[in-house]
Amino acid sequence: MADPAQKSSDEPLIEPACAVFRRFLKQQGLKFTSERAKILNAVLSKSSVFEADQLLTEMRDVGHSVSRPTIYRTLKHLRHANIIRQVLIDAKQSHYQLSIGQDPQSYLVCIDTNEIFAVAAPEIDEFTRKICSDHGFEPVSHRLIMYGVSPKSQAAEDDESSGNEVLR
Amino acid sequence: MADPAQKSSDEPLIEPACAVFRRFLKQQGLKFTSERAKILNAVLSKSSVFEADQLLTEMRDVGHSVSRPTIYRTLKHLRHANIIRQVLIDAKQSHYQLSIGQDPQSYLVCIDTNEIFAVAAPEIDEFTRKICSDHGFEPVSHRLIMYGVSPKSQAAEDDESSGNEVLR
DNA sequence: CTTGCTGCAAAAGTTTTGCACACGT
DNA sequence: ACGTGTGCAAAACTTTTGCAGCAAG
Repeated sequence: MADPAQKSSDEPLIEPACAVFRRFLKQQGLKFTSERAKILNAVLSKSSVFEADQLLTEMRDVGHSVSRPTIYRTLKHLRHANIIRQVLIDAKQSHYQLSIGQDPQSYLVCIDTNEIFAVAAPEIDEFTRKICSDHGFEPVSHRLIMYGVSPKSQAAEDDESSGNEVLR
Repeated sequence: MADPAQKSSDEPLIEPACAVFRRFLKQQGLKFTSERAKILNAVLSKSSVFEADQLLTEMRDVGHSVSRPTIYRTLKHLRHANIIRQVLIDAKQSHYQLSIGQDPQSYLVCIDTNEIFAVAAPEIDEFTRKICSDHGFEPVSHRLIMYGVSPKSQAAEDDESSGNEVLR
């Protein structure tokens, strides 16, 4: 967490991310439009994992009108700019996570409620490096997803088993 | 050719898996049909990760005609019977992996070729248990996906960057 | 002014479902 | 015989794409 000037751990570096994105776009010959700015801001406001459609709904609720295609196109650019990453927790649709501030890359998923919690698991890093080198791989990134029963669901365990599809 | 009491480590326990599936189906009031048997056998022949459509194609090539809906319906039952599990490596479609013989639950994905290698990483187990308990979760299962560059791709690194979409 | 961007509508892709008929128990 | 399974066709769903007008550099 070596930041150039100041380290606010609550506000997730809004200015830098915007600068990173603008630099990336310019370098690719792409344009920084108001839609892209609004989507980036919406993304920066997410503290945990989010879905494309969720983003669209929330932006429209706030009065920002963006089309679904533009959301997807911008998410793709944000991925290539290494500002967000895809998470793949659910087979139904993609999830995304901000990756520019901190990058947990580890997730706890409750198999009852489908809630997703990003958690820190720094020890995993060295293990993945070791495994990669054992197999001759050059490590790039990794993702650890753990499925289990959240404390809340353990408490409500005697209720009807909450008709949710169990994902494993 | 399979005698009741013999353990070959190459053949991945065909009889047991079939028995497990039949027991599961009976217990659920479901039926063991020839299609389900054929799909189970096709699944048991897969040594690594596979896709639903791949399974369909391979079965048809061998002369077994099954419909796509039946494949999906049967895969769902196999999941609930804990014979296979979903892997979620690619946003495009689901991947599945046999989980009844051995369960690696760790994967090396080459970001150039998209090849997927299942690898053993037993040390991860105790870490995930620790992380779960740190957060009050009751651990159920987990999955570790590592992205990197395979030895083969590192060798061919100077070629054109193989127009593949990089998944992260 | 040139080039890329947006929104609409529609396409593409995987996965699911309704229904009539067939099969396992 | 009963109830469940199968295949077909079509729906549902997320994500992508073609195109005409619009906006950023």
